[in-house]
Amino acid sequence: MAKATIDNVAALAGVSIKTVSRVVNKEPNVRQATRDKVLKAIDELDYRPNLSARSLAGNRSYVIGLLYDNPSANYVIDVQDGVLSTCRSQGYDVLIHPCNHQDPDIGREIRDLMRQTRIDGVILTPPLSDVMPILEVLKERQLPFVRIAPTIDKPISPYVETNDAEAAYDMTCELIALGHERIGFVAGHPDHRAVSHRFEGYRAALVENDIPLDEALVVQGFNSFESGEEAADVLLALEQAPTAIFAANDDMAAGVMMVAHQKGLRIPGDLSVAGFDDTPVAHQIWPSLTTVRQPIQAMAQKATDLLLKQLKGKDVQLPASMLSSSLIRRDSTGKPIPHKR
Amino acid sequence: MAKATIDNVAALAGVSIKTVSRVVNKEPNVRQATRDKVLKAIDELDYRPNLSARSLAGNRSYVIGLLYDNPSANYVIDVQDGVLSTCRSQGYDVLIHPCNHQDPDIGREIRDLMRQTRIDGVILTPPLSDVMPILEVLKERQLPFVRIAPTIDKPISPYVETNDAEAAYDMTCELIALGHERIGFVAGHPDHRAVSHRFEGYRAALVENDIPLDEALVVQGFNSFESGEEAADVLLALEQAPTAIFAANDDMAAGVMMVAHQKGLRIPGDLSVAGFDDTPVAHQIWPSLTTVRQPIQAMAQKATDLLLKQLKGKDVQLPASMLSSSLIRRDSTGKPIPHKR
DNA sequence: TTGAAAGCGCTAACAT
DNA sequence: ATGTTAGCGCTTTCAA
Repeated sequence: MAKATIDNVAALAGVSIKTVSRVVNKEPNVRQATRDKVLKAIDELDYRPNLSARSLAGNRSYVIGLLYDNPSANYVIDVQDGVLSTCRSQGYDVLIHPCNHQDPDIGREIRDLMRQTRIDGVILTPPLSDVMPILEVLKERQLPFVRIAPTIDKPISPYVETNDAEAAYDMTCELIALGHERIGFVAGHPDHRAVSHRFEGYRAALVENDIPLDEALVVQGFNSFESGEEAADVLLALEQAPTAIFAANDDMAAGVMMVAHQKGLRIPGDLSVAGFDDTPVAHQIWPSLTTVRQPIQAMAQKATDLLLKQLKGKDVQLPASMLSSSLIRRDSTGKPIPHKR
Repeated sequence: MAKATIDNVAALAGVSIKTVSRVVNKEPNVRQATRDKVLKAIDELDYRPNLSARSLAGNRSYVIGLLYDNPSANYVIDVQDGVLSTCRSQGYDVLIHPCNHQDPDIGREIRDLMRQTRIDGVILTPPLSDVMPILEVLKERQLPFVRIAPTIDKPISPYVETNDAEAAYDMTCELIALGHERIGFVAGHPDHRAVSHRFEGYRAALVENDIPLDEALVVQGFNSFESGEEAADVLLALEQAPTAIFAANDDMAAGVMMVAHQKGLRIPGDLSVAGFDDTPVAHQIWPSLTTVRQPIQAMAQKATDLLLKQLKGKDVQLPASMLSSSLIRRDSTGKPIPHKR
């Protein structure tokens, strides 16, 4: 009943512990008959390898680190779930490490983390995918890592990304097709480059449709609900206020809607609002928010997959992987209603 | 530059490895002078103990497990942050393990987890705090654990809780004081006993104020936004519809508000709405939601503290710890406006 | 294809 | 107050 060790298994199967080790680690060069004997013994004893012993002897931990600094709980949970699901199926554990990307000591913090825990690899989520001190430590220690939605130095590691700019382009075109010409844009936090790059899609759509880019219609946001409110205050106070506002994420879009409600504007009649991410808040606010759904969990799984492949020594030939976002039409967008006047 | 081991430190300090071990583990019986020498050597070599070796030799992992099955990303993240902050300061790591409390195999799953990872202890969050198969496995293996907001078998482990019923009582009294007499209640998921017990506070407040409990005004919800919508559909279709609805959590309250908006009701004029938890959605919806704030992160910290104390052999004399919730007044509640008719 | 033996870096008795 | 000596359970040369 007590925990069985590799020795017990070896004894029961009548082989050496090395052979058991080979079977457990799915190494080649074991006769099928032998393998079966060992498997049977393992099953009988309900044997599980001791991870500590394995780590100590093998000089790796079977643990990967997941680093993040993201205020969106929903985003983080989705990433965690994606990473965990892939790790579980391959016998790895995950060490989560929230941190502050603006901390000047972030490099040392990550270095300490690596030495303390001997993690085998790292997954970086935005905005950490673009934080130089972290990238430097990782390179210096030659620790395998994969980045989610990086925007800089892409060749230094495998990564996964989505077609953010393209989706933003589609959303903007959608608004234009509905009849909007003055479309406000609330840009994402400049440190979150992937988010801030959504602006490119917005711009491209305007150009494509021969609508001049009015700088007054573009306001800097910081990914928070409050920054969305502030941006809306500015945009809706404009002499020629926009008939639609596209925010680079859902939280900011929710902030925009809050201000619109307070000003007594009808959505989407007086103002159409669109977001990005499709977080739960998108369908919990009224009217429900037209937005772009990102395959967050799938990205995390893909990233983990790339990392584990690397750890197993397989050459990751395809360093990049692109997953597609999709537009979700809900109730916050519609044709503009001309002001009666 | 390569990683230093305990032997290197011992050699440099001119002591035995056992002494180094004593210093590192803050054990007594080391002369101050010796301790200083060792500390200096550790610093010089930038030594960090190898966790795998330590676990193997010491038969513990310095890792605790955090088990949860909660659809609210915000709740989970808050708990994680609380647990992590306490663990970090005491040299422990956290292994997160989301799972499904309705899985009939949950017991085996947890048992496997424990044998694989040799975690030293476990923190259980609702509704897992009340899942018998998990409690049984934990007891059987004598693994120390702490529960957050349990409702059954409280003496079997240390735990932390909040004054949920009391807060629900206060909220109900608040609504009554505003002039509401027909107050609908959307009850929490029966498996989440702590949530479902909020009903007791609602009932007590009615009794206290001589308002008869109308069963038609109490609808079973399941903690989700959608179940809040369904409950609102039922309540607002009543011949004598309520003038206020108190939902046992914010998501359900958001669902209630969505339905109210769709029916053209003014909030709070035609209908006051109150929630519970103060998740981010509470201030992202319009009008912002009156609710009860729970000290989730503080509870998680406290729970972790109790667990680590246990692991260190200190007798946890106070097996229970109560933290207080507080009422947050926002814009979704107000005096009922009599129907013009 | 299989096995024997030597550690991995630490903690835990048991000295001294 | 400090040191000696075994392991913890596994992976890894290197042989056979």
